[in-house]
Amino acid sequence: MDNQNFFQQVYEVVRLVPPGRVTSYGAIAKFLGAPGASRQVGWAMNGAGSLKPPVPAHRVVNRNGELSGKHFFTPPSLMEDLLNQEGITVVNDKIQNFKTHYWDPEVELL
DNA sequence: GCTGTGACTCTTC
DNA sequence: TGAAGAGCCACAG
Repeated sequence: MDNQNFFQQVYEVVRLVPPGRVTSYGAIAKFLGAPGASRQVGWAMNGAGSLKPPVPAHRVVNRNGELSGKHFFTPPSLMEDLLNQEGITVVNDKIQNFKTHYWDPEVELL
């Protein structure tokens, strides 16, 4: 699975996230074999919007279900808007019932 | 080859 | 219980 770079793997996993579901940076990092590279996952999203296939970075949130990266969207409210369109309720930049919408790659993909 | 950076996570006070 | 600090890994310059 290390045929591609860590970033590319992150994009792959994020694209596999089904609509109406969200995952966390740590979950992706751990799934890729780097449980401590959670920050890298978020940083990888920096170029997510520049990729050929759009990466649903709005489906990636922190461990608390907060839209920590929403400020990086254009406009920042886009992340919250996209999640709402998928049926996810976001209040105060936080996902409601995050546990219910949580999508674990190790569980769903594995 | 080394240093800096980063949309996080965990442990401790 | 709540908040703060340090640690971690991987990419870019």
